[in-house]
Amino acid sequence: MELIHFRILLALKQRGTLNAASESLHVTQSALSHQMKNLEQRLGIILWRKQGRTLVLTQAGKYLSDVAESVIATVNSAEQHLNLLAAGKTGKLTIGIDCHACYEWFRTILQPYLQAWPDLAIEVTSRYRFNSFEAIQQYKLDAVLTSDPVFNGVLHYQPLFDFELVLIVAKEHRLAGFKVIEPAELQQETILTYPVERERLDMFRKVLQPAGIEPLAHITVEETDIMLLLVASQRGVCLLPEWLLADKIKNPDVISLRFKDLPLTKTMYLATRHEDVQLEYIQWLIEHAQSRV
Amino acid sequence: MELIHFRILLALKQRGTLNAASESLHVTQSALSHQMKNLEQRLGIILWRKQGRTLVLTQAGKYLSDVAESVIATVNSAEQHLNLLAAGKTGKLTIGIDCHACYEWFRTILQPYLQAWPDLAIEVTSRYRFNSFEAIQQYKLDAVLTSDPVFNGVLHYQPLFDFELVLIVAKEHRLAGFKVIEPAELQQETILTYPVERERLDMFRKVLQPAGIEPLAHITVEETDIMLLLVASQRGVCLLPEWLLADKIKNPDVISLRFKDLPLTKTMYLATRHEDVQLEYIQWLIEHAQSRV
DNA sequence: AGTATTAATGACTAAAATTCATAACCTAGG
DNA sequence: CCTAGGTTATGAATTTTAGTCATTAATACT
Repeated sequence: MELIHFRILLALKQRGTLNAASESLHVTQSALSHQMKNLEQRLGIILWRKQGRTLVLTQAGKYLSDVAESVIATVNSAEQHLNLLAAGKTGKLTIGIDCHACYEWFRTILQPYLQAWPDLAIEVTSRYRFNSFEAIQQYKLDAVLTSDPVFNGVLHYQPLFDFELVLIVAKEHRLAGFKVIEPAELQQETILTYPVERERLDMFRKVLQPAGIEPLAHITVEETDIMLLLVASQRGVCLLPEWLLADKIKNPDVISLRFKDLPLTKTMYLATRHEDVQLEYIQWLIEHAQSRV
Repeated sequence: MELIHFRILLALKQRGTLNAASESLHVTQSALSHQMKNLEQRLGIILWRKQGRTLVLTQAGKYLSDVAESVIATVNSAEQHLNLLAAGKTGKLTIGIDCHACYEWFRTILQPYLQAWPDLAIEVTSRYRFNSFEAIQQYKLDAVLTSDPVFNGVLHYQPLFDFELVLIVAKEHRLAGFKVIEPAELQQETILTYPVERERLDMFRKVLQPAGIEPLAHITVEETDIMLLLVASQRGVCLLPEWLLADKIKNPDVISLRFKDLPLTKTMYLATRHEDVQLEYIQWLIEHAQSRV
């Protein structure tokens, strides 16, 4: 059984005669007759009978017509959907979030994004955090928000915006008065970070380790809100993007500091497959990310 | 888009590699590759990508695979159903009832019939009562219970059983004592019949009109139970199959009479298309009808 | 009765799918 | 590091399939 048979049965149902059906399908009536005859022989069952000069569907024919209607509808809708996919009008965007801070930023843009692309199925996941590179190639992810790019040509990294990492301390903290500080000051501090290996934490990678400093203690915290709360109550200090603090004005009990001669400037990237860069809903993300910060 | 593409995507999903899929489909791997390439070009969208030595479905490919799964499942189940239909193991039997009495008889056999053929969709209708002949030819009906056959070779008429029409009167009726009666006696009676034209009523066609008699009154009644009730309370007399009375022993207040020299013997037929006579569920009906009466 | 319309059929042709042979590439294992 | 074995892609040749054309047969309609 092939789609052509379903198409014929459907056209016959809609148009009444095989002649009319052949017109719909842009072939001769003869072709339809041959095709169905062939199917009947293979199935060993009669689908219609010539009654006078019109066709009457048998029970089996009626049944198959009904199946045809649903199958062809499914196929047509799939074809339509593929056209939209090809045109980038719709799709599914599974976006991976590589770091906690990225997630914080993405939250600020998610609402307008959902509104702008009502037909786009958006899925956000941190599942592939440490192998998002492979996940994109295997189409398990479509995009990744990251500030630690791996430029090797396999993926497209689109810079979204630059930001600075700042040290967050409580207002009453002993360092709060300083304009700039030295990494060495952190030796007596408890460091708060997200629960990630040290090699992936800028606090260790770029601040403490280069200065050869081991802090007093290292405590991991899942949630940014809680981290800020702990900082405010003098339980430790942490390194966060400055814009994150701007958003969290509900926390007036902390301030930010910069390190002397240590520019902690990073760039947020959106990583995608090269083929997807031009998709409209990817471009939207890029443009709005750039204009927003 | 054709079923072959769905079949390929499904086989690929199930077997993992195109080589394995080609084995499932009993063609070469080359054929699958060509087919899908062709589809991709026509759709203008890529469905998979070669990653290392294995294939990775793109978003569109994943989507189409899912569609494939459901479409192929539908088609397979349709094919299976058609096989059962061809073998007469299942089907839909729309049975037309030509006369009220036929309906009464059919009710007695319906219950065991439903039990014997749990997968057969049985529909009973009186919609085509006066053109069941055409309805069968147009596959709107599959069988008709009738005691007024039209033997012209177009339909197959299977005799089920013979029965006699008897006059039903109240026990206290003035005719109740008679062994046999003359049609002329009915001149003073009210005649009860189903609401059908006189030409189709045996009471008029075979009893009254041949004797040239017009009864006192003619009242039509829809329901057999009510008709018997009216007879019992002396509101009239009626002509019914004798077996119908046997079933209605709840009505002990009526008795049956026969006409002198007027054998009102009829035969109940099951009319079908010639091609359907051998269907198992039709044969069941025939056999059980014959053994039952 | 004659004409127009319907579907079926058989021979022929055009188109499409499949195979074969091979290239290009990748992975795993000595 | 290179080879053996496995993957998909590709181009040309071949086979298969589908479609057309011309015609028949049956049947409505006028």
